[in-house]
Amino acid sequence: MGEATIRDVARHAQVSIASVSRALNGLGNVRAETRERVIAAAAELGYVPHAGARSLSLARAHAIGVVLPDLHGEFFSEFVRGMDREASRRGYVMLLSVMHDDSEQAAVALRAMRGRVDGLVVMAPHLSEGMLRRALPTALPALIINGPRSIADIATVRLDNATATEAMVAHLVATGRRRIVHIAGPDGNIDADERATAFRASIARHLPGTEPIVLPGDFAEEGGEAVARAVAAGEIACDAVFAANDMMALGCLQGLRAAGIDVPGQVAVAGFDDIPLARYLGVTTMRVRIAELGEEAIGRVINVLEGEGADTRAELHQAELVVRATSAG
Amino acid sequence: MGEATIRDVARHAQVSIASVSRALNGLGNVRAETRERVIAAAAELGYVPHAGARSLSLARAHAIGVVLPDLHGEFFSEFVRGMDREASRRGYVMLLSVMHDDSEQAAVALRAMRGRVDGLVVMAPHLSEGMLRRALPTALPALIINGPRSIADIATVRLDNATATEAMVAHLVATGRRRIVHIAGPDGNIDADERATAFRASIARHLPGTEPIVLPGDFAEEGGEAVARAVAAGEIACDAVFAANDMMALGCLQGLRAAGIDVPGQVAVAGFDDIPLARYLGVTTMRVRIAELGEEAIGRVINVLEGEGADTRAELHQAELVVRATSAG
DNA sequence: CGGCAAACCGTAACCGGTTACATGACGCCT
DNA sequence: AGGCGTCATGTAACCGGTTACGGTTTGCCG
Repeated sequence: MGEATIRDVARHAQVSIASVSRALNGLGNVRAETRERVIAAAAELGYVPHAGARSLSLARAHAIGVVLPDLHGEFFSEFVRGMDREASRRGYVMLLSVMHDDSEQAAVALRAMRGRVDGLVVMAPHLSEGMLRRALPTALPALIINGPRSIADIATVRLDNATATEAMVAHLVATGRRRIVHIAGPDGNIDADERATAFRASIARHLPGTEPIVLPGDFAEEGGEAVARAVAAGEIACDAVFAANDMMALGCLQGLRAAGIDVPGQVAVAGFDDIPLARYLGVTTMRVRIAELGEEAIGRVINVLEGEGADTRAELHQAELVVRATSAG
Repeated sequence: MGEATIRDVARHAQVSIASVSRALNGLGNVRAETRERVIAAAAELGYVPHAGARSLSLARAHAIGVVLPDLHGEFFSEFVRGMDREASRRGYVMLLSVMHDDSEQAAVALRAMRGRVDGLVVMAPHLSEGMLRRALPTALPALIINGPRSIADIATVRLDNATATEAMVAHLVATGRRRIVHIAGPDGNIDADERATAFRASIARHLPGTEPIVLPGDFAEEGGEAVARAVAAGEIACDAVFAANDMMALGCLQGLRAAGIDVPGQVAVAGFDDIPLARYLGVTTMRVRIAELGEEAIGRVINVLEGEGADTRAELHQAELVVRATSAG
């Protein structure tokens, strides 16, 4: 019952399997008449080459393994979409594995990919460098997204959190805000840490003498709402809230408005990521072109696969300031 | 430079490749001492079996192919998460392909999976039955999510849109709403169509004599906002809006409140899906346990793979009414 | 100590492709 | 007509595993 194999096609077209392979792969040295007979036979049998066998003999799977952490909805889907787009455009297939922040799972997931993929894209905002090095198979080109910045010999793409944070603080200060609060992301998350650090530096630069206020958060709406409650209760005096991501900014915005606080009149709100809802609700934010980031990651891996040149660049992906209603005026 | 193969391990442990295979796979007939030597050698060389070769000789790839349409963020990520969870729990890996509603792409994506996967999960809210049958490889067990309801011989999971819609209309009527507007999803989308049809039927049942009002939408916020504008402008008289998904409900809610219309005082708003933001913003909706749906899909495919029994069940996934602030009182 | 069964292990075939090399057919030239 | 080059085609080895089968060792028994 199994699908037709190359041998079936050969028998059906009365030629050898070598000729079938040559004909179907467009190798020149096949008589036109033979090629047609082979193609006809293949069509009739509904023959589709067995990718597993193919990859074994070619030592090329035409597949890229992707390991992602538990990402937020919008971010996850956009990223995967971007990767898939680039992969399928270039004739590759995508093996996806989601790890649930347990670092052991990363190793298992990567192990399972040996012999199935030609390269790897790993997003690891919480994995240590040692973990990563141990888990990554040495023979496969890999690209790390938002990994530890200490890695210098592996291709990476990271967000330029410092520049982005600086841009946002500059914007808030330029529009008259003087007491800016930052809601940080979860501890240990690289983006969160970089944004918090950059926030302190930017405040020191733009508002010297001001003590930077950084509150804990967790990248979820609840974190933003908690801050909104504190502000409404008068526990925190501020005229702007800059959350480390949009979800928290949305939560905060919602909370502030529910408490009758005017945004942006009394307090400005800004986020990070530019998820569709931020656009829709008019939240000022730093736009990260997530799909593009995914495309680029996959593209670079395929490039080293096909161009042979090793890639150890550490690219910084720039975010873009998007000013909307929550920080206008 | 390539990774160590079974032959390297065999040489290193001074045994034959057959013994290495037996030792590492836990086949009984290996002397304890030999097994240890093999395991030590494998560990020392960092040997990981080549999954491609393994799947070729076993005729088992331990991989499931997944083809999804362009889904909304929350839905997409939850669904993939659920599938991945079940797959990795059972030792499978997931090959993901996103098709951008062009039906030709579905065929290409499925073709590319031949010889890489043991089974398929296809989500096809817009593919015709003929398309599907032509594109699906006959030799692989497949499960279709939200496909055409006419398919009877292939395993399917579909949302019970009729029951869910009925529950929502019943709730709105029970809380005193009499002029209920439905915002439909995109034409040709199976869920959208089923919900619209069920809406008309439910209105006829609960409010006989009332003409059901169904407005066009596209599953995006903008659609909901457009309806809100129409309501605000007095073009539509209603006391409840039931959108075919949460994104439109959110857009509508936002638009109504921006126009100064009291929700739920003057107009109730309800959606469908229960995305996290609906929960957060307090929108009444039908909860679809998306991750569970993904788990179940993958699980059923693996079941037929391991249990041999064909699966042609057409399962209906029940949604659950979640009453929140936008329809309270 | 010889014989026999059981346990262990190695050889080789196989999974489904690709491709180096050998073979055979053909045309062309001298 | 004989020799040679060219082109089409077939044969067989290989990719990295698994496993049927047969040979060798081991242990136990009489």
